[in-house]
Amino acid sequence: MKVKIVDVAKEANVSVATVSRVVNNIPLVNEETRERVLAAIKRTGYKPNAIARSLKIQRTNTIGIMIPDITNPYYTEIVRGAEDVCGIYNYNIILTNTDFDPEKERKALNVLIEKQCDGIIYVGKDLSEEMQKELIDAPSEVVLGCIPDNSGFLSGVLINNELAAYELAIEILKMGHRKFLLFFDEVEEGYISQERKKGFLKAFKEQNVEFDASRTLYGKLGLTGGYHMMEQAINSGIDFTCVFCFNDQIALGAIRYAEEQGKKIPADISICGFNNFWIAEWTRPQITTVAQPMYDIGAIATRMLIKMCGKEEQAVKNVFVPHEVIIRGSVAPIES
Amino acid sequence: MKVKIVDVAKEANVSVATVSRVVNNIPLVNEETRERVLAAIKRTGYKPNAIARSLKIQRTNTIGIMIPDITNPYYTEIVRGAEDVCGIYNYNIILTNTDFDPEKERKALNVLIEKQCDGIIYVGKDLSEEMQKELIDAPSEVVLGCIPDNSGFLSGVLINNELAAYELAIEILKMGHRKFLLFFDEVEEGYISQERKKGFLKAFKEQNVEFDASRTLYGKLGLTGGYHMMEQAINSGIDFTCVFCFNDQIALGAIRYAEEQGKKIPADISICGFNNFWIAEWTRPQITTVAQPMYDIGAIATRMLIKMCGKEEQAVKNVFVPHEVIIRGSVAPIES
DNA sequence: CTAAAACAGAAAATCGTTTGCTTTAGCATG
DNA sequence: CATGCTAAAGCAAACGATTTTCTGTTTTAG
Repeated sequence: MKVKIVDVAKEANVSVATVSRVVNNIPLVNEETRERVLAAIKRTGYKPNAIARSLKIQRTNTIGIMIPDITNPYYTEIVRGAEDVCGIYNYNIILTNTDFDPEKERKALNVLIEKQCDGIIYVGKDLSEEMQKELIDAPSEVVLGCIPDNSGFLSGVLINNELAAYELAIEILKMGHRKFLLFFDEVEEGYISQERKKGFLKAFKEQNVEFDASRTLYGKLGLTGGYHMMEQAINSGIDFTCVFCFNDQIALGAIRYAEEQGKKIPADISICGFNNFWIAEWTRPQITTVAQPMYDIGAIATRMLIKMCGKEEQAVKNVFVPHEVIIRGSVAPIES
Repeated sequence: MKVKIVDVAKEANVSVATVSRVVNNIPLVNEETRERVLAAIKRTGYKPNAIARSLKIQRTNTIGIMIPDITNPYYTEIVRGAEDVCGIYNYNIILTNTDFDPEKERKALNVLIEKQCDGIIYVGKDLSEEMQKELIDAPSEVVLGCIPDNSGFLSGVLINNELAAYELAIEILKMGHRKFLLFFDEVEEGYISQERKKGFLKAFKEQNVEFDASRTLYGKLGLTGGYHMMEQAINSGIDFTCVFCFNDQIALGAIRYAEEQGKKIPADISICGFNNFWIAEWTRPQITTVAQPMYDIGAIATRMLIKMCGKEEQAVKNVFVPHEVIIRGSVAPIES
């Protein structure tokens, strides 16, 4: 049988209250008694039951993370950041994968609420209206990762995607490129896609670069997606010297197909990724990209969340973390 | 205020017992009453408190995963496999990163036990005696990932590392290579390292290949580790035509350094990895490696665990899952 | 030397469920 | 008519902690 607090109390000849005080380091207990209790705990091998404790104190020291897919290195980093901060404050993480599936999201949120998570981190590329409503109504504190709150009721931690895309484009334009393609996420209307596109278009407009809808290709995220988009691009016969990809995996897939077709990267085609997934500097060519501090996003979101779970009311707000444009070998200036 | 079961009971004019029965789909309740209760639940927005429920029924439907580092794609896959199976059986996952640190491991295990996880999956490259003892004594069910149980009290899901290494070596030997180097994990005495080394040595011995201790280099896992080990190897002036790396990241780092020194891979040096991390087929050259079904290891371990949490006593045992040697461009036959 | 303060520890209520045991009521049976 | 049976629903005792309140014992001050 599992040993519980009364067993320890009997063993030490004190009441359960006293044992509880010792366990929770509350003063008001005689040193000699404390010793006796500690000895009894050691002897019996008592481990407090966190479930019972949580029921009583109405706190679980658990935060739930809703993330599209832990398998995506981009999201993995966020989780690691969150977990590390949790470790510091004695919290734990319940992980759920949502695969961008609204049904899975609803279910996951429900479970996290029922399991009484003190806080919830929602990570995604977008936030549907229904989900937003559910998150606002949730009894737990909520922080969004990678997307902003626009309701005034939640908080978000993210980079400025529009600015990041703009700055990347400007760098590339400086190199003389004028004919661009965008390899984007299937989910066109997603928040992140929209922002990035705005940034690219702003830069194009400023530099009088022609760009129309036919120059954006949509496909699956991931290497295969990038591979196929490049296939489509080359086969379509459209003229381009540089491609902006939604992420580094797509860029890598695109590079692969282009090279298979005998194109030289970056001599014939320049390619940019996004996110600075760690592999980006170990490929050949290395990938030009925009670094997002994923680890920090997870860490900061968690820190905010834990603070919100504490006493004081915390102001809700969007926190923008810095990005960084990283020029590497996958782009080259246009010879003129 | 959060709505609880008594509120629903009042709203529906029934006892809490009846509400509980409706919520848990227990028959014995009149259809008309059930309707009324369901309506009351909807009206009040009642969500059962899983913590209270767990305390009462002594089950949390939660399993804990202890994993070295979620950031390592190898381990990530395991978690995803576990999470997917959990979804099917209405379980959730508490994730902990242990970084191969015994202290973190102890702490994590303790928390998982205190939070009353029904089961625990321990993933690592090795199992210290103390940890083994703690796991055996744990009140939760335990399954090991990637390492076997040798106590008879636990279960494990893993590949046969010795055989895998042996088969890989045999393939390479067939190509005429005779001068090998091993790039291994710093933690020499780890179970997995030992097994793999046994496999390689067995193959070498069978084919009368000379091999001594000086031909194994130890370094950090990861790309940088591989990079430095290759640096060391080349600078040492030792003669070799093929390197077996402990994992694909090391192989990738090694390739990078070799190429920077003007070596052609695989023409000058053949390099093998291990694990078939997904990037392995997207690099140039693609990496010869041994595929471990990481996702399946997580999924199978979880399935076993959940079964063990059920009624019947489950036999403990080690389950060996199939591996696959994958020959790719990073190795080439020796010209003779 | 006594009253009051300070302190240790015990008792008991509570957190939100589940569930074994009753109760109730309607109906059939001997 | 008393009894038994069954279905439906309620009562109340857990589950294992925390914490408020209360009690009894020492100090301490006047």
